[in-house]
Amino acid sequence: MEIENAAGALGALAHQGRLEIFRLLVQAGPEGMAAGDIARASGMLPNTLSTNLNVLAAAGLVASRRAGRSIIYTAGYDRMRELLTFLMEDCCAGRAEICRPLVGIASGACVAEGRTC
Amino acid sequence: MEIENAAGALGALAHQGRLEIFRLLVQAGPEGMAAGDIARASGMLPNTLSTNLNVLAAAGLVASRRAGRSIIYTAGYDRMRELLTFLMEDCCAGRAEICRPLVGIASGACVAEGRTC
DNA sequence: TTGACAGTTCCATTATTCCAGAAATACAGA
DNA sequence: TCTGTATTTCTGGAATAATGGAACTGTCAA
Repeated sequence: MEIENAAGALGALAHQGRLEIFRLLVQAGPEGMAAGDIARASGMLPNTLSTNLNVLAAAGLVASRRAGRSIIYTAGYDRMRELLTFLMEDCCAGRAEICRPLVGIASGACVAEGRTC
Repeated sequence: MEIENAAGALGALAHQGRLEIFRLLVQAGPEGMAAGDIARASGMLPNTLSTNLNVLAAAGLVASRRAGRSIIYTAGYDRMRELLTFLMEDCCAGRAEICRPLVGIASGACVAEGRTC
């Protein structure tokens, strides 16, 4: 990932509303969430929500598909992984002591969910 | 970490120049880097650099100390770890399949550097 | 084909951020 | 104390982003 893309993706997430949307979608999993449900869950106006979803989509952080009258949004897991990889690469480039605890975080988070990564 | 703080930290990093500064500092390690050296390395004007360092400092992503005429900046490793934890917590909350590869990334990055995390 | 529903796009207003010039502050050495 | 170096603060203009109202498109069901 190039630095421009990383800055763009970070910018898309650097907004309380969009970060909330993204979290909802990540938690919703691959089956995703209809725009209307996101609007209800987040309390956003439909047009504001749509604009914010477009920003996230432009950064590759969400994808959409139509299902009847609804449009279903899903989190862009690959892009998220790329972004975290980019940040972690930085993180490890100089010293190991900041990287090591991150492995623990990742493992711990999954263990806490009753899963073994 | 609260969502406001996370959005703030992401916003601080969501700028090509600031992301570059942050990478430089992470790579510089705990001994840090003088503002003048950062300016030379990044090609920024001193006043622009100072403004950007202030933004990063306000987000807790860098810290500073004076050394003679110079001011030495260091990366805020703890804050970075908090931010990544916040993103990863989201990441694992719903499904494990996005979290699992991240562990590999973190381990792989360190292994690539000749370290074992 | 008409009506209702789900989302999006367009637009104008307001707020925020970015940038660089100029001046100010802090320190070290003579 | 005076001078030069290092860095920050102040400032205003330009660019960019956020917001919400209104109109538009696409889909379903009768």
